[in-house]
Amino acid sequence: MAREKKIDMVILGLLSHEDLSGYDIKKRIDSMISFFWKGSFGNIYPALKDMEDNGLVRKISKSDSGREKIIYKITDNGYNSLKLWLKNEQAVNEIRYETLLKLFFGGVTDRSVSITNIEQFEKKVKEDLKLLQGFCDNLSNHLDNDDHLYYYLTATFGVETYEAYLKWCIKAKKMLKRSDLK
Amino acid sequence: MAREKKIDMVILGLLSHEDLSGYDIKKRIDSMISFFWKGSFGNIYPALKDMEDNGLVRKISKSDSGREKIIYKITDNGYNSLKLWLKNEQAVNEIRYETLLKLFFGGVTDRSVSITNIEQFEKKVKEDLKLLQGFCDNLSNHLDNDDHLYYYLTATFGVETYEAYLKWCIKAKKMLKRSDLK
DNA sequence: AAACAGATATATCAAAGTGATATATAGCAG
DNA sequence: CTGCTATATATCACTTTGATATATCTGTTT
Repeated sequence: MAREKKIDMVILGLLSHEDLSGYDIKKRIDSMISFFWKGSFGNIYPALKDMEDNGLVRKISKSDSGREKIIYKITDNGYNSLKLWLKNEQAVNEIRYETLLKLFFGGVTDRSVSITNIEQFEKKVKEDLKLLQGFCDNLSNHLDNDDHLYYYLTATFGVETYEAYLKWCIKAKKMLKRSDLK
Repeated sequence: MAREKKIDMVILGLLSHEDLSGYDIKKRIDSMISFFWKGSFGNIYPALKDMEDNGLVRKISKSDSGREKIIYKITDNGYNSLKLWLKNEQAVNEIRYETLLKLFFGGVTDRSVSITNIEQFEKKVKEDLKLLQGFCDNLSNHLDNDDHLYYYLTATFGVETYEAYLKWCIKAKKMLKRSDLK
């Protein structure tokens, strides 16, 4: 995870659409991109400070109410930095599936344990698929808007891979239940 | 990433099959499970030390040659710890796809940039799919062996999701090239 | 109007994982 | 005998995670 601080690009990307506070950024990440990227207060707030020091974002004091709230705006430098990252063709894509890890070592215990783990995975995937399906349905009527198009493309990625997961779950459970492989 | 040290379970899982050194463990991870889980010397070696202190593994001095090499063996405690983790139904499954992140923010530049990024992704997926397909072909003749069965199941997961990725790539590129959505 | 719950908001920290680098030896090819 | 690659362990700075601390604002109940 070391070397390139990706959270910076997430923040700049979100700020390229609208001015936001750290808390707002966390909410956007959770609701829109969490199925393929995560963020936490622990890296968002420090990143905002660093980027302010480096001139990629700037504070716009918005203390309308007495309530503490720091809104950030992207600068031209920040915008250039974002575009540079987008044009760089290298990209790190990785999955980290504990369910597969458990399955890989499934020989250590009974097959029933692996089957239960797959069923648990299947349940979660079905729930998430329903959510993503909902996003797609809503977005598909507004694809003339470019932002909606890009959102839609990432959501369909989720839908298609989750559907593939469910097909695999059925096959995998079937194989584990076959007595001739016991 | 804090809280539950998953690398411990990876190591115990591998040691449940055979005695290994830290270096061996790294090689096994890279060649067999790297498409859904990673490991590095930076966490393998410290984990082995910690687990030795906690009695989950033990050193078996194997200085056959003058060459320094520390081979570890799993203990009964380690075995129990592994089985406990397998039976725990909670599992963290997450993807982290920089390509999707770039696509999500694609509106910031030209569509050609997003298309290039998808093509780059597609190329990598095709290469990896070929490797996984090879594993599956080799393993499918030995499914009577339980260890091969579990290996096969994880490999087919990879094959099926990668195939879904490729289908999505074609669709996504097509949508980005449609002039009426421009 | 007091009490409470829950959402908003920033900040910080220990722990886990990454990727690079340092160091040294073994084996093999030219 | 020189250089290259693989083996082998170790360490470090940096990024991310997940939890916790602290405080305020808002709406609801009593």
